[in-house]
Amino acid sequence: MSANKLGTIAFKQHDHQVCAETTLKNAEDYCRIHNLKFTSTRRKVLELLLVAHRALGAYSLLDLLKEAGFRSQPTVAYRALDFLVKHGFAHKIKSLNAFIACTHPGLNHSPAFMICRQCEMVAETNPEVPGFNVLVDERSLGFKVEQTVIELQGLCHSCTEIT
Amino acid sequence: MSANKLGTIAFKQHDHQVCAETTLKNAEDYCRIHNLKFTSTRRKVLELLLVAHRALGAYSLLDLLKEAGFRSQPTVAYRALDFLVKHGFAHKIKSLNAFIACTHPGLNHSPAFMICRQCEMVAETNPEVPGFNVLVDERSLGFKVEQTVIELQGLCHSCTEIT
DNA sequence: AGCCCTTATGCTATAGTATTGCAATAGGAG
DNA sequence: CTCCTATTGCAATACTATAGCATAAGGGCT
Repeated sequence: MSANKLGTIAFKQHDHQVCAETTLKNAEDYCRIHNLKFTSTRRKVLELLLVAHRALGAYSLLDLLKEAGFRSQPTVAYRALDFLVKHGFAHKIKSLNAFIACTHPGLNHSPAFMICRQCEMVAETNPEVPGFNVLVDERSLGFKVEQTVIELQGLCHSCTEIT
Repeated sequence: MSANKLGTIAFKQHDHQVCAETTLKNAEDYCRIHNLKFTSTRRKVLELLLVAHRALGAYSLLDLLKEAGFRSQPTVAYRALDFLVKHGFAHKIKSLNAFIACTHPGLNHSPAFMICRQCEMVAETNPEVPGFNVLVDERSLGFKVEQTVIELQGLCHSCTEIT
């Protein structure tokens, strides 16, 4: 349970089960406050993403849903994922065509992801993590940025040590 | 043919045909020097991307190939695209599942793309374009970056003016 | 309660994107 | 001219995602 000396907060070891429960509770609260329906499918999908603690393809998710007794048509997963992504509980990783639970939901953010090619871990940077910064000057760029997709591929700290 | 006052180099108006021919010539030279086979399919795919001057899906490309008398199985397009991407003549835009000719091939670069949601223009930033910078400190991030996917979505200068 | 409206779900089909495997072929190196 | 490697031909299939329409569930209103 101790943190890696040089690891980011996102790569720290921790109890996924506790982490999942807390995040689910927060999501519930958020939905109650904002009048969103946190239905059982949506809850289950978020739970599966949280417990998996890595990026899952829609169809892997679908298999897990099936095992858990839910229907297994693609729309089931995609609709739930749309909801979760739209409201910031999850993100889509375009490089992987996969989805991951948001590690700090509720905050406004344009996330960046670090994707380890070896262990497949995906970590979301957050504003408190130093070492990463994107500077955009829209005026000199001549482009008004509305959304960003930033995905860094490489090796996480643990996998770098092993190699 | 004049540049927008605030536009990036990539959004400048220019003659696509000339631009395409020059780039094709350069690609030919590059392949000759590096002992790569710039076969007719590969050449045609690059040409199509250059002339289109925007991101094309693999299957759109396939239609164009067909029109040009090439076979139209997916593998034809994907193999050529793999080659072009591998050697830096084209890039894949993950946000769009589409491919675009590289606007400054040959240079080592981790490109970033600006994607206009209105006119669908895709511009590749290059080191000479000010206003965009990604700062990564691998040590404090605890992550060794090997590749980056950076795609900015929004409105290009022209489309901003119209709105 | 009963009604209306909006959102979510069930269900089927289909669209869109990409890869695998193996046989045949071509072009350069020796 | 033979060997080797990279490319192509071809067929099948895997993987990812959406469309369209009918039904149902839940919240607000009278």
